[in-house]
Amino acid sequence: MNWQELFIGHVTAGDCLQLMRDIPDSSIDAIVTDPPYGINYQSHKRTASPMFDRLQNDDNDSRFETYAQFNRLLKDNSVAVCFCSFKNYAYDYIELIKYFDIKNTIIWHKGGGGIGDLKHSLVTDYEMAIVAHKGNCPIRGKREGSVWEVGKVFAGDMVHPTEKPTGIIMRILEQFTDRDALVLDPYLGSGTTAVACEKTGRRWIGMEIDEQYARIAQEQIAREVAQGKLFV
Amino acid sequence: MNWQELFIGHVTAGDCLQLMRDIPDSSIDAIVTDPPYGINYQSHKRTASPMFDRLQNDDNDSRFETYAQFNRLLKDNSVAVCFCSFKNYAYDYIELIKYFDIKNTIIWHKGGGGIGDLKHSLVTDYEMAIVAHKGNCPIRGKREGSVWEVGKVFAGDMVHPTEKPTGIIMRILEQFTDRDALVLDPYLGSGTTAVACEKTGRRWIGMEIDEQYARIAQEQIAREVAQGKLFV
DNA sequence: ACTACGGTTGAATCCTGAA
DNA sequence: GTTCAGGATTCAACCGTAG
Repeated sequence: MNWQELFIGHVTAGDCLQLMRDIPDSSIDAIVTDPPYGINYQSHKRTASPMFDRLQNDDNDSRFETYAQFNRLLKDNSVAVCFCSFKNYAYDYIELIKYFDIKNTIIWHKGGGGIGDLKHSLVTDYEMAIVAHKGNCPIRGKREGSVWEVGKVFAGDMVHPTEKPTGIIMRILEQFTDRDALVLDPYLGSGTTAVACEKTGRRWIGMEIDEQYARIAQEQIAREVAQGKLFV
Repeated sequence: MNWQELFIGHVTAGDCLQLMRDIPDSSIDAIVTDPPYGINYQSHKRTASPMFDRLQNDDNDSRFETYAQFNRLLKDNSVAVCFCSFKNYAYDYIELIKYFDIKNTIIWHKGGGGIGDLKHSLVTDYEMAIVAHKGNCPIRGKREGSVWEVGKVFAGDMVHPTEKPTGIIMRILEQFTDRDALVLDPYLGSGTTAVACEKTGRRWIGMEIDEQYARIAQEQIAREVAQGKLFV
């Protein structure tokens, strides 16, 4: 079985750093991912029984090792888009700039209230996404601004503690990839990147270290595919 | 003449790194500044006769040396707010985090078009402002988000190539300082910080290495003070 | 009060040629 | 080889005016 049959269109449970070894050089059209931020995040901290456990590999900076692989996997003139917070941005930027040309940082203005230090800090109601170019990846849509207003996923609908809305991933895919492009997300989580690929006609490879989330991702994708087929 | 008589309410022309030596420890309530980004920026490059010359000290990273002094000058429980671009942010953050607790990064969404790499990059229509705390500086206004929509200064009204709107500086002052606070801007430029202080009842110290801009700043402040008095 | 239209501009980047 | 300076590029958002 070759790597394409093995990976494309499947959620593979496992450590992405190991799995990526089985993908040859210059074979991926884009990487879109939301790695663990290395902050050992515990969602719903105030709640007696938090809805989600802590994330695997969120207590270290192992994402930097994978960034070093991104350059090898990507084709020329393509991008890696990596989400991060304003507290991580500096470290992710300095790691990515070793291998890539960073042409933009998208500000995802998600709005809504916010927790944190109520007396001494403003609400951090945005996240950032570094657009790291290998070569010169052209934008496909019209040239737009870098501050994107997209509402966050309603907490009651969340199946993953750091879930991104499908819409913002679709917008990234439509700006930086063509139809049928092969998109990798090594930190798939609940499968948003794969769902966004299905919705926009891209092929995808998903990796997720947590078997429980890998299963949830598969369910989410299956649901999307089923829904999609209803309308064919 | 003591340092207060020397500096407060005056624009001092000179190198801030030298001038700051004459200000004692823990005597400043806030620093709000927009340092040269180290990019040797030339505004209106397409124009036959650009309106502004290049900025002094914009061809190096001397701002980092001044950041090291900020901690000494600030009182406990106060902030330094430093503007930067998404390309500088990582380096400014890593410098400031040595001395400060960074609790927020404000996104100034300024809107407008944008030049640059039209085919491969989105429009960068925002700048960032790092809010670096010495201790715990309380917010004074209501707790708001971090993405601030403020229009930029109309090009025809600009007296400095990287001029910030007075409104955004006022908003920073009102969030992080009390009335009568003493505010330092070591890179005063055309005097926006001082004007914002006058408008909001803060005392100020302004330093500017370029004598021409120091003079322009004085004019801008004088105009504001005169206008203010008309309405008393 | 609104919309429509024309003119202006941008903390840029690419490319080329000179030094 | 490398660095630096100057010219060309290009479009969405904004302002000001007119209707």
